[in-house]
Amino acid sequence: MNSTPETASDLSSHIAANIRDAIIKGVLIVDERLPSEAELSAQFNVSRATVREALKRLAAQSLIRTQRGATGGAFVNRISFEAAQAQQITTSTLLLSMNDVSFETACEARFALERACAPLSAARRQDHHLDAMQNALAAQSAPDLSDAGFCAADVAFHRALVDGACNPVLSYQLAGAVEAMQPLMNMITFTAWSRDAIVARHRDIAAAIAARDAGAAAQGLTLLEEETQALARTVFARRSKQIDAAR
Amino acid sequence: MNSTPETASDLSSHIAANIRDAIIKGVLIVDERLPSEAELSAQFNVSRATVREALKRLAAQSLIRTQRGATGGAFVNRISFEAAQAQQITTSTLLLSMNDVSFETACEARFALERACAPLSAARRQDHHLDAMQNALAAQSAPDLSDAGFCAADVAFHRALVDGACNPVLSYQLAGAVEAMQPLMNMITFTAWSRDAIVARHRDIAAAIAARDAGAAAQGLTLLEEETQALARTVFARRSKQIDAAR
DNA sequence: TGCAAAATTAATGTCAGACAATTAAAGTTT
DNA sequence: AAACTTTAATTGTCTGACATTAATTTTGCA
Repeated sequence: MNSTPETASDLSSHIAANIRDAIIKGVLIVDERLPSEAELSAQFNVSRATVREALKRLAAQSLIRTQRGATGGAFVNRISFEAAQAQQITTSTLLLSMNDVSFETACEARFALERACAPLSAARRQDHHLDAMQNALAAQSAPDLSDAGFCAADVAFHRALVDGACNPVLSYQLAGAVEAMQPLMNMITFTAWSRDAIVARHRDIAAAIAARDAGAAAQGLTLLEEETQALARTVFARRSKQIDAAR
Repeated sequence: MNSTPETASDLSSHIAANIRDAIIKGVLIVDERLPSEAELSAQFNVSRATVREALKRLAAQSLIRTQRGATGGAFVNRISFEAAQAQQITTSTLLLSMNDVSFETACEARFALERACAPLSAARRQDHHLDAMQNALAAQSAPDLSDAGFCAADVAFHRALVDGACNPVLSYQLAGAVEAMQPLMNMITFTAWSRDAIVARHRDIAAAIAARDAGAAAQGLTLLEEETQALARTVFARRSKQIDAAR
């Protein structure tokens, strides 16, 4: 039930945990104003500086917002999907880059999750989702596109696919998986040939979603995963061979 | 590329964003020590209190840890899967409870994601995953079990299923979806009959995973989803009828 | 010399008080 | 009634001090 262990002996951690629990348990409801910093410092019997450090911790998690002025103060924030997504992307990205997660593992997770969206997306996608996919496809086919640009368009394509499921919870959960892959994808140098192969798969997937064919969409994703994994293997193998040769 | 917009005019937000970007871009690497608070306050030309508020923001996101003493300071943290999961669960739970996400939407997302894990789990599960599932099943079958206890065992079962995929990225991503459902599930009063139905489905799923039968596992999850959705509909319908009657 | 105790030092954690900046509301003037 | 001014409440920032912690250095003594 506890959000975070937070066994730290800091006063500011303790106070932050205290307020956080009140928010989670619903003692403090959305848009409710917290006591002023002066009142909190009296309640917890600490200085205002300590209270402020606690409040900054909560603000960093988007749990509260603060406003200056006569009627200002700290208010319980309604966490938006957008803010939650942004946080999740930051955390996921760092998690992958700091923990030596293999390309293979991350890629597998991402495609497994995307396949879960495919049937829903095929059933519910709207025209603007198809448009977003086509735009991403067009961007990926542009000549003289940088690898980073190619990856960015790739992310846009897959996010449109996920959003097509019209389930905000799903979009939120997938955002981290899709976006966090980008830095790993950026490590790959895409040849013109491999780009064409990826775009061809994307075209198939987009067509399947447009045709509301869930099976074909899932199969397209499976093929794309296989090709992506194979591409990554060759790129990494060539790279390690070069390193060996340089010795 | 930006982690969070962070357009706030606070100095402490600005400084936190500055350091966060340095961590994300790899300018500051894991376990590297940041300059002391005094040095940072000189670099950014602000007071030590302001620097401290910025550091607390980063600490709240597990981006740094601090140590007291002569060789102490703030160090870039290696974000662990565990810490990231804990954060994600907090955020997901609040997101669902604060944004009137329907039971239906959350449930759909959760089962879609779990079905994505089923084939991998069937292929890779180890004995201890099966044991964990059996333990959860036994717990759910216990007489005189509270609804909360039933839900807790439910979460344990599904987490074991997900962990069976042996993909830490997948486990991390799913943790939020599975755990955040618990408060919503807790709103349901389970009859003895509905508990039996759920346990029966779980038994089927566990057997399918044990037999490495991916298709059966996925089908079991689909059936479980349908029954859960139907159960929720009847519970909520009865409840709103009672409210009408009370007028 | 060797080692334990004590002092030093450098860092974070906390406090107190002050002032600046901002904002809404109350009061005043035209 | 409208426009302006004042007031009050609150967060944002600064300064300086002291407490606490923990590694390092020095000292004292066997």
